[in-house]
Amino acid sequence: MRIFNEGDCVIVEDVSEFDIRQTLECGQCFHFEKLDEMDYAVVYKKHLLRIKQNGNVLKCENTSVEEFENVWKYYFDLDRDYKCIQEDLISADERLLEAIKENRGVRILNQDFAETLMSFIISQNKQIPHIKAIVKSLSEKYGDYLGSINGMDFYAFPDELQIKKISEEMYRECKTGFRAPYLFDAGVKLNSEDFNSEGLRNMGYDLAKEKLITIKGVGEKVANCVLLFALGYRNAFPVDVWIKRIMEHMYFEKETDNNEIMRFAKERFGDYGGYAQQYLFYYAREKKMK
DNA sequence: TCCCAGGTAGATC
DNA sequence: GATCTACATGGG
Repeated sequence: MRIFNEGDCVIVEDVSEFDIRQTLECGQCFHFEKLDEMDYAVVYKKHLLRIKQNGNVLKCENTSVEEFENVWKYYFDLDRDYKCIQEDLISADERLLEAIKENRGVRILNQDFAETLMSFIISQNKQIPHIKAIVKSLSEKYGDYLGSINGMDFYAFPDELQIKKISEEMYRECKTGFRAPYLFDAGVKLNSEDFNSEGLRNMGYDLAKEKLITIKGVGEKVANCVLLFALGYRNAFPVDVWIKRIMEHMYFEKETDNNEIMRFAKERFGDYGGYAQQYLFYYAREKKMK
């Protein structure tokens, strides 16, 4: 991978196993806009990026070589060897071959903890476009202005201090419905020493999950998404309706309890559970499995 | 009008 | 501890 300036742009050459469309549209994140084919605006913390991809070359605007090295390379998980992960997964179970082949450009993003927690609390009983709309609305109302791309304004998701000022009623005004008290509880906890992301990253999967589940509106599924997408636990295996469908189809051929699916995934995929989950989730959704 | 959506809390057995 | 249902909102 080579990163350098070209006029106002930052060019990244020789990226492999990375597809910006697959990575953003696979359902792991909600804070981006599609501008054109393989052309996106992405928000991470207080950073805003325009990124276009052509083959294994990325053309980035609104950034610098330094910022790309320090922020975006990490966010997009570009330092990890996905070829190796994919080979290991396929040798663990060759039935993953098709799902991986079609979605080999999916990388698991390293997202912001507060935003990921809030986003997945919102996600319950909602479709992805609705989740995106609510994240956008919260950001516009309570987050920092970051700039404009193609005439569209972008805002950061509110940080912990901004979240502290949001009341339950204010969440309700953003159409969060019955999730408003959940978001408020999450906001209070995000501002306590107990829930700093470094601590959660380092205490181990089981303890971190236990802590997350004490937040109202956070159950097994939401906790696993936060562990996987924001806290670096790549063994986490969130089981939602799509994963349930495809796992039942591929491995059980009958109605199966979520706990049993999780046990199976842990045994079969181990530390690579999160990657397997993401390939399977996107695969199931693209195939519109019912 | 009815049904469902990257689920979870609370009630009931 | 396993199962059932209400929950706000928006789109098909």
